[in-house]
Amino acid sequence: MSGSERDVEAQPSVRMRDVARALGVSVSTVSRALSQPDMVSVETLERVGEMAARMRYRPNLAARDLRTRTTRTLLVIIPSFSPLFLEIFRGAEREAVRQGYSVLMAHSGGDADREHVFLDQVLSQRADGIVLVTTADPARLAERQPSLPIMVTAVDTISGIGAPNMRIDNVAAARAAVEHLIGLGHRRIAHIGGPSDSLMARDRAQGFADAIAAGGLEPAHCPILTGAVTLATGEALMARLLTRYPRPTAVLAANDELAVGALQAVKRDGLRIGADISVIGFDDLRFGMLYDPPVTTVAFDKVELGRLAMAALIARIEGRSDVVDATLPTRLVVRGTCAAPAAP
Amino acid sequence: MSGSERDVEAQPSVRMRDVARALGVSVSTVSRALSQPDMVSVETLERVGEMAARMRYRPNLAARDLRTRTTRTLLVIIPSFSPLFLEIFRGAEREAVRQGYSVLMAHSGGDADREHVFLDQVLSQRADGIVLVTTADPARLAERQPSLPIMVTAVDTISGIGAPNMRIDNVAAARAAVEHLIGLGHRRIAHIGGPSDSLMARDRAQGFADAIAAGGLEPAHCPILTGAVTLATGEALMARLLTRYPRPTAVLAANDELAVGALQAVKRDGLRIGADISVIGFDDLRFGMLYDPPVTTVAFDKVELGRLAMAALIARIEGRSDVVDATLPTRLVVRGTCAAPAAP
DNA sequence: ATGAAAGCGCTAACAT
DNA sequence: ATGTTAGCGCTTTCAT
Repeated sequence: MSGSERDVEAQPSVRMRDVARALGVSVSTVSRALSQPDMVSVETLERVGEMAARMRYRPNLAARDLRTRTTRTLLVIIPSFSPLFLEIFRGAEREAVRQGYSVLMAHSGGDADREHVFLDQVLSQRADGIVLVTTADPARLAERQPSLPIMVTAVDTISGIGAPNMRIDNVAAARAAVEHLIGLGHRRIAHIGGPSDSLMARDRAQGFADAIAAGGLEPAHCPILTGAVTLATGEALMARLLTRYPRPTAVLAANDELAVGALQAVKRDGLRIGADISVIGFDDLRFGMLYDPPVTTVAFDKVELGRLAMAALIARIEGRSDVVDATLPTRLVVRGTCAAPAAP
Repeated sequence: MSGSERDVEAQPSVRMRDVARALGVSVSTVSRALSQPDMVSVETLERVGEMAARMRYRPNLAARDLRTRTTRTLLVIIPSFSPLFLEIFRGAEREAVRQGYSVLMAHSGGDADREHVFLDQVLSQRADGIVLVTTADPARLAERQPSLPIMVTAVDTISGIGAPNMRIDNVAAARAAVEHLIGLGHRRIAHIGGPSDSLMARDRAQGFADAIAAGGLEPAHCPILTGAVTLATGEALMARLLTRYPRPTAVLAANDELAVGALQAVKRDGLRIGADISVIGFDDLRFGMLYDPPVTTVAFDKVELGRLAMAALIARIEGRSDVVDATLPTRLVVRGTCAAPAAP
């Protein structure tokens, strides 16, 4: 009880052997009764079940996993607790449970090292596969090439590793959002983007730039600012935009969190949302919907994205038909933060 | 490749034995080099390290776990993805990583069965211990008594199982919040509470009732309504309160989500927040702070709560001094949703 | 400092 | 339908 070493109050831990002895049968009989019920007589089945319950027997999964080389446990790695990723997780989890797998979530915090620690958990047979929602470092992942776990990626794709990917078309979605603003009459539209090491952020910025070019807007009036995906960043970057002359009349934010931050800056400056500055966000997060006014945003079925990713993972694990990539549709949800620009 | 059975493209999977052979040493030497570096010669240490890396050797953790009866992995079970629980998880995770453990999150969805599935993961040696953040069914948990995993509870306590508990004093915190309202001059104060099968919700309701009694307010004018902890519930219950005569002038909500829902109902009815209806929430969630006006709320250090729980868990696992319960302080954060009631 | 051998608790041939 | 046996890949005595 003194040292700092492992010294748990040794639970005697009932083993299969103990149950077998108590019943006067062999371990294999118990094993079969427990996992292949139709291979034993009804009577033994019943006796074993009863005794196992009475003795509070719990299988040692480490032993079973070692023997069967399978865990029926899957990992979902998310980079942060953003509602976007949590919704995706929810979909993935539901599908896995439906198919009889356990799911555990790991949180990389965007740290490549920690991400790899979790990948190793699969290679080390603690789990059967991984749904990787966005990666901290695609290049490093591709380098690991020969020793990658069974994996499906969601949101960001990783080229060259042959992992199925479930995504939305961020470029097209961003373009459509900007086109909506142009349609309203905006000519000076800025982009508040996520960090440039994020593929998703880069794609959204790309779509923004495409639409600006296609619409023939003056690029000098349509700046792209980037930063971390936080409220504070959205607010700071918008504050910077508001000092420009001529001021942009609309902003596409790379997600709803940045959008809300931006809107806070607009409010703080005493400008009118819509009339003075229009804002569009991304991902349709609930707190954007609750904002006053509710944020216009690019929406898609996040739960379904997770579900598809998990279904693809399980299909791979079970050796079923290789599922190919999927791209889910997006749609612009028009709410209260956009209007035609006031006459210049 | 056809059937639906397990049939993964058999990764040859390098074993320790393979590394040993390649080096012409015994498995024990490799094992020692990898986990007890000071028991082998510097030269062997180096050669083994190199070869293991070159062969991309990954230890089979199922085998190691089986042998050592430990996993260095801990589970945190949360009932939902509410920011409250996610913050607690964040604190727990940080502490575990700091102490060299892996953490995985499991999500019970408030379902007692799923909760027990995860508890069994520990009994089945897939993890070393559990931080249980709130439980779906304390009674059932207590019944499992002799076969419970090493566990620490956060938020809700479970009596009679001897698990350390990290919490806040919900009764006192709720009472203090109501006293604040009474201090502002309110005499008709309602409570929008969480489900009565939640201990946390019951405690908050209790604190509410205590304060009403202590303040000598007319109980008939201070109703307690309860429901699920969702925005929609908050809105619906507030709508109901607004039809009462005489109308309450203030509401204590059991958390910020209910509070925001309630505020939405107030807005929709064209009443003034503060002047007509004051609202206090609980938990200091970010989206309450962002609301317009920002929600007055009961705050506490959620991350620290998680950290403490995890520290206590690890201490138990490592057989160190039994950590006792802890109660963290709360404080009322006064923001924009409270004012003195308009003259009646 | 290293090797040989035993065994963690389970499942899966192989017998009977 | 049940029992016997042989490992899964690792760590850890016990020898040397």
